[in-house]
Amino acid sequence: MSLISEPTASFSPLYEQIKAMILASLQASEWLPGDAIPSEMELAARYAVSQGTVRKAIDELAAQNLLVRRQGKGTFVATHQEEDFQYRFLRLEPDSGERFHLKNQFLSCECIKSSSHIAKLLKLKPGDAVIHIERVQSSDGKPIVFEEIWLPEGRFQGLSLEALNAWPGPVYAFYESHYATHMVRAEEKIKAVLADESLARHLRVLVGAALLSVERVAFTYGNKPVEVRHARYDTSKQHYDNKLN
Amino acid sequence: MSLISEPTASFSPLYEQIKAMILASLQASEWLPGDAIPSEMELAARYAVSQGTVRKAIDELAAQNLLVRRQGKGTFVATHQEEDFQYRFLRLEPDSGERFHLKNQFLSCECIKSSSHIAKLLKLKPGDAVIHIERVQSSDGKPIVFEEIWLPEGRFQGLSLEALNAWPGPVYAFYESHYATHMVRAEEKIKAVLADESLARHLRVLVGAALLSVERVAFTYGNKPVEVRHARYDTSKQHYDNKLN
DNA sequence: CAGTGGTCTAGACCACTTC
DNA sequence: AAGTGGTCTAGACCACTGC
Repeated sequence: MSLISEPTASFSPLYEQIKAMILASLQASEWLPGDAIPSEMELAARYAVSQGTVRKAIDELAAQNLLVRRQGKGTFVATHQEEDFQYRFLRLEPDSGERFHLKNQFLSCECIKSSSHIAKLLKLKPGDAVIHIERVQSSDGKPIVFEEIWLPEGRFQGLSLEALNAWPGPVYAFYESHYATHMVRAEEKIKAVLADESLARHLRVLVGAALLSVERVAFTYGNKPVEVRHARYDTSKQHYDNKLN
Repeated sequence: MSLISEPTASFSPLYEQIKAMILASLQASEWLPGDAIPSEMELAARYAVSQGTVRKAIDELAAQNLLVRRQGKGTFVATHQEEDFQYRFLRLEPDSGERFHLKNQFLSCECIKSSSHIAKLLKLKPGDAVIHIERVQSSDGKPIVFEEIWLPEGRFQGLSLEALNAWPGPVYAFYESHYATHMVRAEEKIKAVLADESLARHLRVLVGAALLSVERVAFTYGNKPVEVRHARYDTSKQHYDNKLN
C-alpha cells in the first residue's frame, strides 16, 4: 500500500488508513467480539505496509478499547463477555469501596411508539417502533437502581421479558450474543432529581428523596446510537465515581 | 543507557525508565508548566537511547495530558493557563449545549484545623492547618455552583480572599502561577442531595430541592493530593456530562 | 519450538514552524 | 534553511503462550 491523499484533502498518514480498514472489518462483522484478528505480520502483508505501521494502527484501536492485545496470544476484538469488560460502563460503587453484587430484575418489556425525544437520541423518526424495558437492580435485597431502556425495534426484534430475566450476565453481553450488537462507547448526562411516587415505590425511598438521574446513549461501531437508558440511582450509600485526566 | 532490571523485579522496558526520569524532572520543577522540554534528539542523547525510545516515553506522557506535543515547535509541559486546559476538569454544561460563561465570587477564605475526613483525603494529620474557601459561580446572574475548597496550609501559605477575587482566570491557573502547583488529575464522587437552608440561600433554590453533590480530590505530580472540593450544582438547567469508553 | 505481541535501533523522509 | 515533531521502513532481539 502507498500513501494516497486527495489534492485538496488534508494529509492522512498510512496508519490512519489502516485503522479505517480494520474498523470497516469490525463494523462488517468480519471478525466477531472475542475473536482473534490476524497477526500483525499477516495484516502487514495484506495491506502491503510494514509491521510497525500496522502496530501503530492497532495500538490506537486498543487504546479506544475496540481491540485487546494479549502478548504471546494475539489481538482480539473487545467483548462485554470478558471479565474486564463486564462493568466497563458502570460507575456506581458503594461508599465503602467494596464491589457490588447487583441482582437484576426486569419488570416489563414492551414495544411502543417512540417519543420525539427518544427518537432523536436514537436517530429514528418520531413514532418509529421502540422496545421499552424497565428493571430494578438490588444489592443485598435493597433496590439501588431503577432503569428504563429504549431500543430500536428493528435491530432487537423479538426481545422478550423472559429472555432478559433468563440471562445471567450483563445486558451488553446479551445484546452481543443475541443481536450481534457490540457497544463501543456511551455518553451520560447526570442530574439530581426528586423521587416521585412511582420511583419511591420502586426504590423504597420516601417521596421527595434526592435521586441521581443518569441518561445514557450507547453507541456501536460507526458512532451509531442503539440504546438509550434513563437510570435513577439511590445514592444514600453509594456514589457515581469518575476519574478526570 | 542500557536495560537495567533487578533479578527478582519484573521486566521494565527502557522507555518506562525514560518516562520515570522525565516525570522526575517535572516533579522537581526542572521544566515548568508552559515551558518547552528538550527536543527528542537532545533527550535521546542525554539518556543514551534512540529517538524512537524517547518518542514512546513522551507519547505516553502526552496521552496522560502531562505533556503537549506541537509539531514543528516542540514538546511542552501542560499548563492550566492554556485555552484547551482551562476547563479540563469541569464537566458541567448547559442542557442547551452552548458554553458557559461562569462568573466567580469568592465568599470566604480562612485558615482552620482540618476535620479528620479532609485530613484523610489530603493525607494530613487530623487537626493540621488547612485553608477553607467558599465560592459561588453564576451564569447570567443565576447562581449555579456553590463550592467549598480545602487546601493544605503548608503549600498555600498567605492565600487571601482578595487575591482570589482579583484573579481573572481558573483557580488551577492561580495555583500554578502563585504556588507552583500544577494539577495533574482528579477523582470525583457524585451523589444527589437535598438543599438545606444554607444551600438554598446560596443557590436561590427552595429548601428540599435536589442538588448534585460532587466531592473532588485533585492531585499534583507523584499522586500527591493537594486539594479537596465539595461542590453543589443546581442541575435544573444544566447537567454533568460524562463520556464512557 | 514456533508463533504472537513487545522493545529497540538506525536511518530516511515528510509536515509544520520559525527565522 | 534549520529545527522540531510525525511517519515509515527493515531488521534484530526479547517476553510470553501454547503445543
